[in-house]
Amino acid sequence: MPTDDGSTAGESGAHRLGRRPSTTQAELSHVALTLFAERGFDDTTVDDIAAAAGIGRRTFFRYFASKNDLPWGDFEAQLDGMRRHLDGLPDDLPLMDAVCRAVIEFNRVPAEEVPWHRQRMRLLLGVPALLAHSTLKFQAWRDVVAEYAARRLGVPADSLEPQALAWTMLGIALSAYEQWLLREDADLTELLESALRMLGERFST
Amino acid sequence: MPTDDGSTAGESGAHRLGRRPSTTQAELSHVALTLFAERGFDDTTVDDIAAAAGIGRRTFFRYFASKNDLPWGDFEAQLDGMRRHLDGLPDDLPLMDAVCRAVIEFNRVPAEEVPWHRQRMRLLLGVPALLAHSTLKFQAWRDVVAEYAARRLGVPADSLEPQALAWTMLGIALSAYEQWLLREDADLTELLESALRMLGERFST
DNA sequence: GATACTAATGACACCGAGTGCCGAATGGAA
DNA sequence: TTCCATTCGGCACTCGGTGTCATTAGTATC
Repeated sequence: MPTDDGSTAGESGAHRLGRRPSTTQAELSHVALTLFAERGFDDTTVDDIAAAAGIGRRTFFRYFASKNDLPWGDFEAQLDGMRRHLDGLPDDLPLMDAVCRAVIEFNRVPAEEVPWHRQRMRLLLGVPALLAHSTLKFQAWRDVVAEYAARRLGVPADSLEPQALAWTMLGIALSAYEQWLLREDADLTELLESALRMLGERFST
Repeated sequence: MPTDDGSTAGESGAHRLGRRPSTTQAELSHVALTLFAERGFDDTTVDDIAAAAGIGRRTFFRYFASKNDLPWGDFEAQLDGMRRHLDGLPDDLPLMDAVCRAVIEFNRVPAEEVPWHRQRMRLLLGVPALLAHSTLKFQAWRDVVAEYAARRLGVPADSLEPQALAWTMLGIALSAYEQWLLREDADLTELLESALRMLGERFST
């Protein structure tokens, strides 16, 4: 799950009224990630981050709803991308194939961003507080998958089949991520593909 | 996931030395669940709970590591039960069958406890803070499944196959729980069975 | 019964996350 | 320059959680 980061900056001149923001989500996220790498997540306070970014503590909470949201960047934008990707797939592609393909695409990261992504995911899956918080993000991700599956199956999005499918895909993706983090030279896409293949084989008996 | 509750009380005379505890986990859990039902989780403070239970706030945190742990009761004991159940299964039972059976058994609740269990699960899956915290409990649950699968497959417990399997089983179980909570007359065991069946069918193509 | 030992209690002080409130700062537009 | 919109940031507060320590309530021993 590439969590955005770069380039939601305050460019694109749309500024008509009022004082202009003194920083950006991406900037804050970057400052924080650096501090986390140095001192660890738990030993970095929001005050530290705000100070390092040169803003007030109160202002920090206007850019991020919580300290836990810092590593996620603009996850909503990512989800929108995945939604669009799914909707663009042909309807004659089997459901499972479509979903698998979307999962793989969603988790494709440009080579130059791999180290950053690694660090972010190591944080997200390694720090208990962040792992817990991730659940809420994953829920939104699951909803995207479930809604697509529901449409394809012609059933409500909250019914068993799409929900179970979404959960399963999440599980597969996270297993692959865990493997990825274990070895520095591992390739995420390959791991995802092999995990998806495995699931099919194991269940087909 | 029946989360224990009843009967770890201070009975079973094993009391040799020192002042005796003034309450029990189960008692506190019960008091808290009642308050949650009345005012909601977020509007019930730890002070409220401690006061209602007639203990000090500091003492509360000696019975539960956090407010979030309240609905879980003694989950570790449950996990031990599941571990034992798995280890008791014959090795010639196919892996998937064994795991499925364990999941179903683990989530079997006596009829008289169903209403309590419903309330607890509604809380756990419905309150964001609790859902997030649940991740950490689920992780322990997944480890139990993964360790069994790893033993059966003769691979390390942190390798892809057992981990993906464990994630998948968790997903299936939680999907079933969500369905269960949607309809008052639903039967949890039936839902689990049908969800597991569905997964097999969908992936076998 | 007095004493020693053990374990649980609860008061106090403290930290960090998160929020409501409000005046001050900063920009564009009239 | 004035008006208005928007962001900023200080302050005070709530709540969850922790470390410390004296106190209390038990049991065992003499």
